[in-house]
Amino acid sequence: MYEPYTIKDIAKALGLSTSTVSRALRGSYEISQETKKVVLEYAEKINYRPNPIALSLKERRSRAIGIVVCEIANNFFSQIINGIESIAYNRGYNVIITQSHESYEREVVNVQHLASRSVDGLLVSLSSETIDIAHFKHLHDRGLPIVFFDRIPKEISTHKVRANNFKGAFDATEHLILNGFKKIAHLTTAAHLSTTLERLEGYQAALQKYDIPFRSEFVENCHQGGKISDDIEQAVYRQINLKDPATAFFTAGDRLTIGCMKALKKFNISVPSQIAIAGFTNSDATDLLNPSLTCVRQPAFEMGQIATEMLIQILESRYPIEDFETKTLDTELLVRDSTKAS
Amino acid sequence: MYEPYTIKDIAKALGLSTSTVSRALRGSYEISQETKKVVLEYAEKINYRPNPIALSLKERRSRAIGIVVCEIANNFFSQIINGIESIAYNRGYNVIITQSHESYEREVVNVQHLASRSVDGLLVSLSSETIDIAHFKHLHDRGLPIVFFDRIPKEISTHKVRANNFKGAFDATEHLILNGFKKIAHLTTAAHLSTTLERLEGYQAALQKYDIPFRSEFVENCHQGGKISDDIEQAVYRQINLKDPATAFFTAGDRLTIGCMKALKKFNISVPSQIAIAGFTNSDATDLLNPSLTCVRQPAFEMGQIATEMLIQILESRYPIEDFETKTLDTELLVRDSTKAS
DNA sequence: TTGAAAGCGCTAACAA
DNA sequence: TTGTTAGCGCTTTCAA
Repeated sequence: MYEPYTIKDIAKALGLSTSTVSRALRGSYEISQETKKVVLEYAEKINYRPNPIALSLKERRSRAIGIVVCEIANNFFSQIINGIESIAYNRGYNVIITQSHESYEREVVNVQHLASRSVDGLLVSLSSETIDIAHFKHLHDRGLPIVFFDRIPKEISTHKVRANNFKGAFDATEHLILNGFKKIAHLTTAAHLSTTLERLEGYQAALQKYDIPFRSEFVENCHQGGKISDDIEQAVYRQINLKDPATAFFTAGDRLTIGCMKALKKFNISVPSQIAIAGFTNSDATDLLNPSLTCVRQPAFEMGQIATEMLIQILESRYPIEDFETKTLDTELLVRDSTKAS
Repeated sequence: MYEPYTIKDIAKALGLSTSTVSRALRGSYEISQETKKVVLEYAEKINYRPNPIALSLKERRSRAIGIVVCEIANNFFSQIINGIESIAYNRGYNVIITQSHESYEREVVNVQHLASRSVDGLLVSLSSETIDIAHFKHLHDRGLPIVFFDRIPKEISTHKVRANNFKGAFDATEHLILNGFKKIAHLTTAAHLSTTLERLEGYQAALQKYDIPFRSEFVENCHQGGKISDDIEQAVYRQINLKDPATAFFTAGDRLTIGCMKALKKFNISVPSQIAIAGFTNSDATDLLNPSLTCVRQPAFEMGQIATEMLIQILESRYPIEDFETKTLDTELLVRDSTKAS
């Protein structure tokens, strides 16, 4: 059984009281230099570490931040987590990562678990199944700081960070249009997500700018965000079998974009000569794909950093924060071969 | 300030003692059905959750498992983490993920932090910089359960899981040889890692089987595991400028494989006509690459699951475990175009 | 069947 | 300058 050293062990070994040891370790003034030195040296010798659990109980905070994302095996989210970690680490916070796997129920369980003071605050991107956000609302109303990123809810007033989904979608769509693709299908995620909505609007705005009528049969919602590759395949299948099918796809998510390319390959549709593709993805190998992929890249790392800074600002603020802000970060359009005019 | 409900709140509200409430919540026998019912109903109503921190302090365990990996923005490791999570979640354990970013120093800090009883056990894959494993040894000797996976140390006797790196490397190399590539360079990670060693041996064994002399100038060690793309580029550059250069590369890691393809593309070397590639990677888009990539795939998800089961077995065993086991999981060779005979 | 009290590791107010 | 004690939330003896 693993038994770490406690302050008591030090006290006993040196014939001091626990409070004296505690003071020495915390560098208090009201203690003799000598005692301090002895304690510190002994603590160093046995490699003493304070028990963070006891500390948390005492301080009523854990210096831990909970993360709720749909999944980490996804470039976008793992880059975000790296951003979160880079800040949290420097500010002395631990990070607990949980995945909802796009399940509402799992999200609720994770959040409940993270709350109950095992974390000081939450960084959240909603699952694609989540419509009711009461589980966040309750905690937030009772004072648990939450910062939302990427898939953000309207109903809770707090700090939020997102990419400029509207502009990202607009740019990609416009790029397709300018390359001669007028019939553009839009593969996207669950309709109620903020990202889905904003990207749809960007897509529609670009169509409108070039007087291209919006066709609702061109919009495919893969509810699991493309986690289930069957969903994507079926969506692609429906699209290529329309009477007047699209000549280009604009895909609105990491998994969707790659999944869509896989499906097209499976159906023996050549890209871009038969169907062009541009899509949101943070994959680091888009230039190695066949064809290389035109994509909208989100500043994921930075998004994680900003969300974390915002959360820590709330956590360490002495006064309740009233003025909340929603930051919007620019995306980048990387033009490659998958959207080449034929 | 976020203040969760405590057992005290319930006791006060119902005019009971905290111990009675505690007993009711824990379903103890020595309590009247009526009191139990009242307490449970009230707890339900206010959505009471026990404070896990206090519980940990009391029970001297946290039901949390610490993970130490080099990075999560890597398909192999994020799949492993998914496997870990899938088991941990069902067994009621939380998971705390930390990244060493291939830095020894960072690994030490993370491990120190995770220890001190904030976790019950550790799941570890070593950083590429780690040679001295005293930080694990100390904790392990004092009784902290640790299970190593992937990059495992020899010096600590505990459960371990790894892929069959020898056979994976052997298969890939043999496949190259059988396709007519006799001059095979080997791009790999830091020389002291177990994975590096085992893969090197597999590579050498395949060469030997076909009477191909081993040439040491064909082995390139990228010490950061290819985290720094310059390292890979330089390695590739050295290789293609050898007097008698290789006609194929066998790459021994997720980042190395993709990085190597990028470097070859940058240097305008066509794959596989000028240089063939086969490598270890768990990327999910290898069939979409240009050319599609012949790769050795590790059962990452399963590796995470097994490591977690092993750890929980230690955690929940009533007796100290003496018989430790090292499980070796088979890899899979996926043959694609990047190794096509010309 | 219930309550009071001790204790998990640590800090801080109070005493000496 | 140091020691004693109470308390953070919870469980668990021991008493009642």
